[in-house]
Amino acid sequence: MTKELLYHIYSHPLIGETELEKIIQAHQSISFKKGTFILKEGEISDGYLIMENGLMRSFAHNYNGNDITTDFFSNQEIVIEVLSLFQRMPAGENIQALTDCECWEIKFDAFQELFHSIPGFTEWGRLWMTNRLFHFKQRSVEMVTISAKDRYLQLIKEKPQIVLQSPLKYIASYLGITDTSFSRIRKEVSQEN
Amino acid sequence: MTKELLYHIYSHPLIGETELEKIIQAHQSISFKKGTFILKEGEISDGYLIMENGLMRSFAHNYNGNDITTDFFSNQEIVIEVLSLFQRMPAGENIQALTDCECWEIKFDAFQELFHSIPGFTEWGRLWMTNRLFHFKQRSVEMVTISAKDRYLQLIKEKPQIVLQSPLKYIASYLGITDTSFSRIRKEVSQEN
DNA sequence: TAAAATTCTTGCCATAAGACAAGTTCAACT
DNA sequence: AGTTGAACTTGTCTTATGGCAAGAATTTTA
Repeated sequence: MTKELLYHIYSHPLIGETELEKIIQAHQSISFKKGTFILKEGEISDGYLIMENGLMRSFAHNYNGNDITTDFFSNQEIVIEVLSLFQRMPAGENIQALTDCECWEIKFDAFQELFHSIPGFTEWGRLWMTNRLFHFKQRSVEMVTISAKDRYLQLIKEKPQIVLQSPLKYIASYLGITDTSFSRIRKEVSQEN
Repeated sequence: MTKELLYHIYSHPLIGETELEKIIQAHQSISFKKGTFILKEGEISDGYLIMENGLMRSFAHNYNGNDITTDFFSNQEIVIEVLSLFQRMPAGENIQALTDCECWEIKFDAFQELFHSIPGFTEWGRLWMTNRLFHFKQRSVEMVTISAKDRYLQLIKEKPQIVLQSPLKYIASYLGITDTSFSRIRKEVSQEN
């Protein structure tokens, strides 16, 4: 496994070549077996991952103890629990590998040092945060303005890997519906084609 | 109007006294009449506000043109369209004053200079982003796991100013329901007390 | 202060999604 | 390979919320 993906992830107009090398060298290859927990509720996150290959999900528990998938992480995405990592507080969520995964890992201390010493990396970080913020803001609107069926169709279009690799019940809770309703929606969709 | 609020907003263990002064001096007092648009869809945001007194809302348009309130900004909160400000792109949302408002404004260029020259301010910014990210992530989950009525009760508890100062239809769309349903929920809630 | 416009409420009926329970299929583990 | 348990589907009924339209209340404007 080469570090090619990392060059892609961290490419940014304000990050020069030497700096980019420095950032990339702070990453180590690491892999996880299907089912492994990368982070458990209550632990303090100590770094983040970049997914080379595989699928993970994050999930929390709602007031009656049901587990709710809050996000999926697939190829080329950053696997992170922002609040726990940056505020050094116990995680409110779990992160779990849904398939065998190959990743690149960077530890908090190394990240922190680079973040504060490379201005372009600070910008890169803020850019990433900005995009995530937008994503979740949009999601919070769409969860009520779009029907569950349309959210499912949108997921199929935007992240087909998830629909192919994840157990359905996790997708259901990610879409904000029960697995029963999801099963009916899937039936309906399949009959339309 | 003194700058006391600003000392509170920007207080952070890694921001020293001199630096704090520098940050605060970059802010100017500004006020808006009820109804004013602070930002319109398509414009590029050029700074952000800190609300001393008043209420604003941000809103977008969904696929059939209805306006959807995505957020409220009340006292001591930061009024900002993150994506437009930091990515220098046309805003996807509008921001509008719902009451007369007194604010502090800081322009993008001044912010940017401080953000990159004061490490504690960089941390402060990341901290703020982290909190916002958490807020929207949580909101996206709650929009489907909690009933509209409970979301309303939660809003009353957490941000009573909004319920007191905003037209009901804006609250309805913020809660993700029609004004018709909201009216019924309000009736129900009032009859319980 | 009257008229107009907007906001809010209410009634009636439609629909999406949930709750619960019984099957069925699939995967994991001796 | 057979057993156990988990994941998924289906049926029936209930419930929360939406759509539309009419009316009441409030705010804005002339």
